[in-house]
Amino acid sequence: MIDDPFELNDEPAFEPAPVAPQAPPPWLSGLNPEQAAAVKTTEGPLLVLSGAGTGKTRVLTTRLAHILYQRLAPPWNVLAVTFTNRAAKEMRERLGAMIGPVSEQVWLGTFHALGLKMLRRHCDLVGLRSGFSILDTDDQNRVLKGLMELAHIDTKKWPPNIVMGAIQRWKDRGWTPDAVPPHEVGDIADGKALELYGAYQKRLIEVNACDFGDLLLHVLTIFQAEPGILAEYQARFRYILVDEYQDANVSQYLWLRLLARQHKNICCVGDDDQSIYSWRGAEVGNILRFEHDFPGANIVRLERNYRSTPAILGAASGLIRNNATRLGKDLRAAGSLSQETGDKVTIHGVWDGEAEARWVLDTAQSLQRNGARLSDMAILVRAGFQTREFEERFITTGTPYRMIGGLRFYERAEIRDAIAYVRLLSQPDDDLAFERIVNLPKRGLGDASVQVLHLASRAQGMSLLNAARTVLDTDELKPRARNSLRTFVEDIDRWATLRTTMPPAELVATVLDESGYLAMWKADKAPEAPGRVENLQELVSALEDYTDLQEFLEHIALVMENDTRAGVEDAITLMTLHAAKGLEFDHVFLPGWEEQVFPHRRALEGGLSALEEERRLAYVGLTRARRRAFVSYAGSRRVFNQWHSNPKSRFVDEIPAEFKEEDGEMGLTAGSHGMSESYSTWNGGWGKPSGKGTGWERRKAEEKAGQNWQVAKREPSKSGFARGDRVFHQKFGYGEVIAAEDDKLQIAFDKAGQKKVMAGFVKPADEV
DNA sequence: TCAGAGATGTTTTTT
DNA sequence: ACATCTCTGA
Repeated sequence: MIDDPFELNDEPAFEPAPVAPQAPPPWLSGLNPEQAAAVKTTEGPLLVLSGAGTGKTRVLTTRLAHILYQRLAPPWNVLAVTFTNRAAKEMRERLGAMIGPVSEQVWLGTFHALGLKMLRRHCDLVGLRSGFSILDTDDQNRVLKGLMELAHIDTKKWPPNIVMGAIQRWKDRGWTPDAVPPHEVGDIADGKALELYGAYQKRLIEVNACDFGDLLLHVLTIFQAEPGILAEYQARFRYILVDEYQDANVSQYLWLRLLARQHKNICCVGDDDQSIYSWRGAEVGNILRFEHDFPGANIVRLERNYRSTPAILGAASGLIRNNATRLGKDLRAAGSLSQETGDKVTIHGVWDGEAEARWVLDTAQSLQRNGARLSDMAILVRAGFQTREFEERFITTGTPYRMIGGLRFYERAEIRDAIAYVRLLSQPDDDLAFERIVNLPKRGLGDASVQVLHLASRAQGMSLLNAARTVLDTDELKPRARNSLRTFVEDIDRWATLRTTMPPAELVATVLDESGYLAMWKADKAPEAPGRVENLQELVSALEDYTDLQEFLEHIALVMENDTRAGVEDAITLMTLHAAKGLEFDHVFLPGWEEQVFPHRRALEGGLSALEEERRLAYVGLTRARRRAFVSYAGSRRVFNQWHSNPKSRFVDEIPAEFKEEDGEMGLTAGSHGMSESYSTWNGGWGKPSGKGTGWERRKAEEKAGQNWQVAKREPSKSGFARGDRVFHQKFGYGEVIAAEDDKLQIAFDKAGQKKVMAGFVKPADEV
């Protein structure tokens, strides 16, 4: 980083503040009194409780500008921390627009990016060498799995990702392996999780890598061990700003507290009602405890909402009022939309997920006919799997859309392979990269050969690549494998030399070509192979923007940008509720408001606090809407090829009646005769797996067997079928009716599993 | 060593 | 339904 003030011996001269002008500074105009207070209270700790749509970002950027304009500190003595890259980028842009290029000098970024910036500077203190890799989830699990196998821990019984989750949570709490309290260890991995954590950390150092949690944890370790370094940062950061404080985990909190200790000018902005990341270690407690943690703190509440209509706000407020643990805060409509109540939240029931997608798109089109643009609309789903039906609908109707989230470009196998090549070039110790590509494309270096290298590597305490060099001088490998390995090592060395002279894009293109990796995919006849070749080409063109390979590697590790066709002019947005935080749209669709989907099944198992977090998520969803919100729920839904019938979400009922209108369809209207009730009791809520179910379906079925099988008693419906009837379907074969509503039947087919079909498609089995 | 078949687990949310 | 992992025989 060339612009890093830390690297400069002489920081630019800094002019002290001029005599304060008489008139209020122009950048404060247009702020309401609370916002102005939040901007002007620069000294001492300050907590800004800012509800949805109350101008939080504006306050943050104005506050930054205020500090800089008033010459309270030079930009390089100001730290601004965000949670997401998007927020960091937005703040950077808005700040740049206000104060110009000097904004570049502010320490502004995500916790992880800033942690990395610090860690890069002092990495030797924790045993890392410069250019260390940052592992993604997949790498992490691989490392851990290897260690578990070494320790003879059953990876079937204890899946590495579960164990990794435990380790991650420890890291989130700021615990290094020697700091984990014994009573926190539990029985994960047969009680060996802590040992694994230690081994994992050791292994990461060996391969010169760290994971996301380490970006902060290592810095904390350094601060602890080196008071001089800590003091340097403490002196540096005269003003600290923190966005989305409710999302900070303990290690982030500790990091902030240490940095703020000297000047104590820390301003945290957050909203306890929008805390939706506790599963990732975020501690709402941080925000609730602020006054205690930072004595003498001021608190400012922003409750004037400039975003939404009173109806939307009424719906959202009514909903969130059902949460017991909150600071309590009521949004008032204050913006241009506050004059009229606005349209009520539409609640709409549909038959299944497909019908839901159809209804949403139809509604979107009619809004469009009334002058709305697609780019003013968003569909916000609870979980990734819900996007599928919408995407299909987008494609069949030719509706332009952009999706945020889902599969990330840099997580695709071919991209990770290509990156592994690059990583190995810039970092010969990266055993993970070595292992990944040593036999890719096939070089006749299979498990047996790699095993030999591992032994040599362990025996001599060196990386796999270096161990390979020594093995080449022995006869441990058969000539065939040895020659192949020699070629590979020589290739790596040659490319590593090119690295210093060749631009990154050209280098990667060369490596992919000469290694035969690209050719491997070109020769592959699998239907997805051409797409992979395309992705690799895209990778090379993405590299054109970089002159420094290391910078590129960091970029893709930290900035997992994930916005398909961001440039599309007028497109509807599809994303998860989590991804939507901080955004706003005129019209918001909120599909899948069914029990088990939203609130999510896992949350329902997780007790009250998990349920409240789901409710906050619903609150976030509703408050994204400026003008209209459309909530929908489906009578049945297919998840993993398995039909489920769930009652509509409790959150629907929690929206006050005066702010919603339910337009039912097919007898699904709430409170009307029967349908939703009968749904809730079908199979106790979850479909019965038929035949050979897989995974949790099977387990779920076993759990449920014999209990909870209250099935609605039904008279034969008007179709003439009733529960228990044997039927025959042209395509699915024989089956048994599980439930019937008018002419819609839920049938467990002997072979084809559980499906819902219209009565017209089946005959009584005895008539066939 | 490897290709293909079969079994298995996955899906909440993200830096 | 999907992708990935594991096993098997050539």
